[in-house]
Amino acid sequence: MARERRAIRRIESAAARQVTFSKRRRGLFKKAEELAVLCDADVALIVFSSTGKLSQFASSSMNEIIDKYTTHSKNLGKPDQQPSIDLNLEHSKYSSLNEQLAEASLQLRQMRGEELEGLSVEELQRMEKNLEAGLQRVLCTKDRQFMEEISELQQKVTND
Amino acid sequence: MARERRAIRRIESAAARQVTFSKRRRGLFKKAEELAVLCDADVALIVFSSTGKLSQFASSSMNEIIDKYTTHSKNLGKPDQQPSIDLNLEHSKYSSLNEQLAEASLQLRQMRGEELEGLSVEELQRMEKNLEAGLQRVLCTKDRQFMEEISELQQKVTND
DNA sequence: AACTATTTATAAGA
DNA sequence: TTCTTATAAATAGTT
Repeated sequence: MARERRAIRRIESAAARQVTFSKRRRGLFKKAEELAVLCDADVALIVFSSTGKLSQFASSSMNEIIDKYTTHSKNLGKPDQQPSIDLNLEHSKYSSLNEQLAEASLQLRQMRGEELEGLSVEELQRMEKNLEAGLQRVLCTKDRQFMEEISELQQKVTND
Repeated sequence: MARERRAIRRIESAAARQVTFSKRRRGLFKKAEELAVLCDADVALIVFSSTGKLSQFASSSMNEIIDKYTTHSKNLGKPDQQPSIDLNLEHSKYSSLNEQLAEASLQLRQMRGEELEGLSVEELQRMEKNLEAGLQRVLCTKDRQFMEEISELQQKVTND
């Protein structure tokens, strides 16, 4: 779009990447808002920079849109991805790892009691057993550790 | 941006609105993907058309980004949130993904009561609380689910 | 941050 | 929805 065409792949220079990020993020947010206003659409945009900084836009309330999204996806199983975009997304290289990570984090959230809606009674029972077993082991370890720390302290006192 | 400049306000004609929506949505998704790739950013975009149709784009996984977003926002309000695995895909390098996966699976194993040796009493106590909270939620969900299944069965019996 | 030559997006029309 | 094309807007490289 400018002096020269730029290939769409990761910009190696951190400085250049940061500059482009600023410029394009601005443009993207502007376009998101315009789409929402012009077409009466509900739009949510979340961007984490490579340094972890969050920027967001929501035409209504972010939480509302996320809620609506989650219910929607649940109903349709896997929501349809934007096909034209998925084609040349190079993250397919990482998709397997991404899936594993997503699976792991889902399991973690479920162990914390979140996102349990879809599970059957049997699965929930299994989780219950796992959690109880884990809890027992954590308790044992904690007690042992606690005793150790106590005895270390006592030794110190004795040595003084 | 074309034959004529168009004011950014809601397009009254439903037909024209739909046409503009198609065109601009396409452009927006393209830009979102480009930002993600060029700048190594983690981008999530959710769009509901005025007729309620969902389109989405996520540079990694939508659930992960939403998760990250919620934690991020929660951190501003609630200080003591579960140290939920940092699913930072911003440095989306293979090795970084591997590390995150390793971290996630370590947390999972620890919640199951394995590999607790290195943890302090404080960390163990935190885990204990998390496990108990998770267990409570699983129990509640299980009971609810169980009641539902029972009542479904009863209905079937009644209908026979 | 500002400038500007180019590329890209898109409004209107078909 | 897709294509065409004139024009507006975004932006890459430079200062």
